Amino acid sequence: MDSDRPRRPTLDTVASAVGVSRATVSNAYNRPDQLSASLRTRILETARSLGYAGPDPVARSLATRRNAAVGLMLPQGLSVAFTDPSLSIVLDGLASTVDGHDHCLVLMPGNDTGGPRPETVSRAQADVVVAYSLPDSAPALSAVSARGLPLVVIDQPVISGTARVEVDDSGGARLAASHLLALGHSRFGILTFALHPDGYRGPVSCSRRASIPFRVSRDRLTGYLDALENGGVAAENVPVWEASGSGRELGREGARWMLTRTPRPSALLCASDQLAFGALQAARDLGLSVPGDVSVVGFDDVPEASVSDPPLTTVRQPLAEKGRLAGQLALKLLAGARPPRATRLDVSLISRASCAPSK
Amino acid sequence: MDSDRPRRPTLDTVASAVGVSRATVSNAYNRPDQLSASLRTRILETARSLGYAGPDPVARSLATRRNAAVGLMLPQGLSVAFTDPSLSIVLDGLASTVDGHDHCLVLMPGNDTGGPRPETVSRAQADVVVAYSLPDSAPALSAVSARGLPLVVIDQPVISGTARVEVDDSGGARLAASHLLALGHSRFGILTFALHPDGYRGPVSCSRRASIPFRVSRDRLTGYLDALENGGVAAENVPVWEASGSGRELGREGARWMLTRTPRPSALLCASDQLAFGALQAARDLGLSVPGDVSVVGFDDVPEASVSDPPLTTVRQPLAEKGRLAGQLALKLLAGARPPRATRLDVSLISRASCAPSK
DNA sequence: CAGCATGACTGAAGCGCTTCAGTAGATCCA
DNA sequence: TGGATCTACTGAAGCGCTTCAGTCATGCTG
Repeated sequence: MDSDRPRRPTLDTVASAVGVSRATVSNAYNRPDQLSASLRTRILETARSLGYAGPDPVARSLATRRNAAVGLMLPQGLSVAFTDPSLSIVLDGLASTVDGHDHCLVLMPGNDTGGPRPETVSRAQADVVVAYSLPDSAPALSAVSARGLPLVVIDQPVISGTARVEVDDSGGARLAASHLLALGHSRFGILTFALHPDGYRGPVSCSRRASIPFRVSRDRLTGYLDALENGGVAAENVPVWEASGSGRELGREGARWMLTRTPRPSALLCASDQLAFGALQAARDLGLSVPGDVSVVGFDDVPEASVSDPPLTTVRQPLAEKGRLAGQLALKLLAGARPPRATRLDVSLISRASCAPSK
Repeated sequence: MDSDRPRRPTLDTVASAVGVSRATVSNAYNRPDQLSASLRTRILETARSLGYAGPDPVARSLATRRNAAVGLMLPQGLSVAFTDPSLSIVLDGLASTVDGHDHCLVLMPGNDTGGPRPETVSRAQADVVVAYSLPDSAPALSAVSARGLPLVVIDQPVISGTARVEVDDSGGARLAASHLLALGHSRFGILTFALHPDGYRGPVSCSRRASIPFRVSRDRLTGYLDALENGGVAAENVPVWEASGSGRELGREGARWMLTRTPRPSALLCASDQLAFGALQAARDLGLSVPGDVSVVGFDDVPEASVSDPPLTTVRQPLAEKGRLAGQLALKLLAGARPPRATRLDVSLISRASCAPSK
C-alpha cells in the first residue's frame, strides 16, 4: 500500500524484513529444526504482519519437483460421474487417503471420447494419476505415459508399468447368474451400463457385443452370459439392454422394455445397483411384484441396497477399499516404489429379498 | 531405485537438439505465429522423438503466475458431498465451464470442522477458489484471503471483496409453506439438513435454532417458519428435525420420527428433495398414503422429483445454472475483473402430486 | 589448550519455463 | 538506392522457492 505496486510479499520480502537469508525463512517453514525457536517465531510473526501466507505452492513445486497432487481421470463429465453412488464411494476412499497425506485431488472430467482430453492431462499439475474405469486405449492414457507420470488404474485392463486395483467382475457376475439359475429361472434379461463410449442406449445387437472397450461392462456381461450358458441358457436367447450410463432412470427405461417383452423374463441381471433400483421402479410401474413376478439382482452393494423396497440381492464389492487402495498405491508410486502386481479385491453375493424361486 | 533415472527432457534439450533458442521452442508451443511453420513442425517432431511432452505445467505456472486451475472448497468429505444430487448438478455446471476454458478443478474436501483444512488451502495450486456452502467463518475462508486469491462463494453470506451466486432460499421456503397453508394444512413438520457442523441429528431445540452458521439451512428454516407464522401457525408448535446431511436415509429417519408423533403432522416441509424422498419412503413404511394422509414438499427440483412415487411438489432452483455461473465468475475474476454484485437466481414452486388439500 | 564436534545460519546454484527488448536479414516503396 | 517495415529468431532477466556445501562462533573433551 506504500510502494509502487501491491506486489505480494515473497520469501525475500520476509527475509530482508527480518534481516536473515532467504534460506532461513524457508527453513522456518519447512525445517523448524534448522533454526532456533526464537528466530523462527520472529520470522513467522513478521511474515504474518507482512501478509505473507507461506511459500508459494507453485514455486515450491518447481523447486522440489513434486506437486503434492494426484490427478483423477474420469470417463465422463462430473454429473454423470457423481450421480453414481458407487463411484462416489470409491472417490471418497481415494480422496480421504490422499488428503490425509496432504495431497490434493485434481479432477480431470471426461468428455464424449471416453476420458479427459489429452491437453487437459498434459496441463494438469499432478505427479501421479489415477484412472477410473476409462475405456481401453483412451487418448488420455497415452498422454499420461508421454509425460512419464506414474499411473494407477482402477477397473482397467493391464497397462504395463502401472499399478492396478480391480475387482473380480466376471466372477461376481457369474455368482449372480448362478444364484438365479439355482432358483430355477430360465428366462433372463440383462441390463448393462455403457459398453461403448458413444452414448447409445437400447437393445444390444450381436456386433455391439464384440470388442467392448469398457472392461467392467465387458467382464460383467460375459460373466453373466458364461454362467447362463453353463446353466443351459443360450446367449442368443438372452435380451441385453445397454443404458448409456448407470442412472436409476436409465435402468427404469431398460427394465420397462425388458418387462414388456414376450415372453417376459422372470429374472433381471443388472450391472449396477442403480440400474437395479430403476428396474424395481419399472416393475412397480407395471404392477409387477418383485420378487413375485420377477427377480432382480444388482451389482455393487451400495448402502441403499439394504433398505430399498424390496431390499436388493446384489454382488458386493469393497468400494471404499478400492478407492483407499488406489490412493495408497498412488502415494507409494510417488515415493518411488515400483508398481506392484495388480491387487484384486474379492466380491461376494449378498442375498436379500429381491429374488425368489421361479414359479 | 532412486539412481540415475534418465532425466526428462526439457525445453533446453529440444532447443539444442534442433539448434534454436529456448525461446523459439517455447513459441512453437505457445505462439505458433512467432515462427515459420516449417521450423515449428521440425521442433515439434524433434520434441516427440525425444519424448518431450510439452512445457512443464509447473514451470509454466511459475513463469506466467497463472495456474489454470480453480479450487473448490466443499463443506464435507466427498462421499457425503457427491451423494447429494443437487451438489452434483452444481458441480457439473462448474466443472464443464471450467474445463471448457482449459482449467482444472482442484478439489478440497472438507472435514469435521465444516470445510477444508487451512493448510490444504495454502498448498493448493489454484488461482481462484470457489466455496460451496461452507459455514460462516470457516477457517478455510480466511486461508483463501490470506493468500489473496479471488473467491467466489455459492450459497454463502456476504464476504466483502468476493463474488457470489445465490438463490432466494427463504423466498423459496415461504413459497412452499404458503402452498401448504393454502391447501388448508395446519399441522406441520420440518425436515432440515445440518444447521451446525457438528454431526448432530435429531429434534431441534430452541437454542439450536439460534445463530445457525449454514446460511442455506438458516434461510430455508426461517422462510418456512415465517410463512407459517403469517398463516397463524406458531413456530413453537412446529416440530423440526435436523438431519446431519441431505441423504435419503437421513430423511427417512427424520420423517419416521415426525410421522409417529401425536398429533401427526399432515404436511412435511423438507429442505431438500433427497430428504423428501426419504420422507416418501417413511410414509410408505408406515402404511401412510402421500398425499392422502400426509403432504410432502421438497426443495431443489432434482430430475428425480418428476418421476418419484408420487411425483414431488418442490421448489425449483436452477442448479446447473448456479454452477455454470460460479464457473464464469471465477474465470472473470481470474481475468482481472472486480467482483460484481451478487447474482441472485430465482426459485419457483413446482406443483406435482405429493400435496393435497388437508382433510 | 589443542582438537573437534555441534548448532545456527548463509550464498549461490538451480528447478523449467515465459517474455520482452533486441537484432539481423529480407522485402518493400518511392 | 536508402530508409522503413516486416519476419524470424535470440539473449537474458526473471518467476519464488529449495537445498547443499560451506562458514563461523561456541561448547565439549581429554
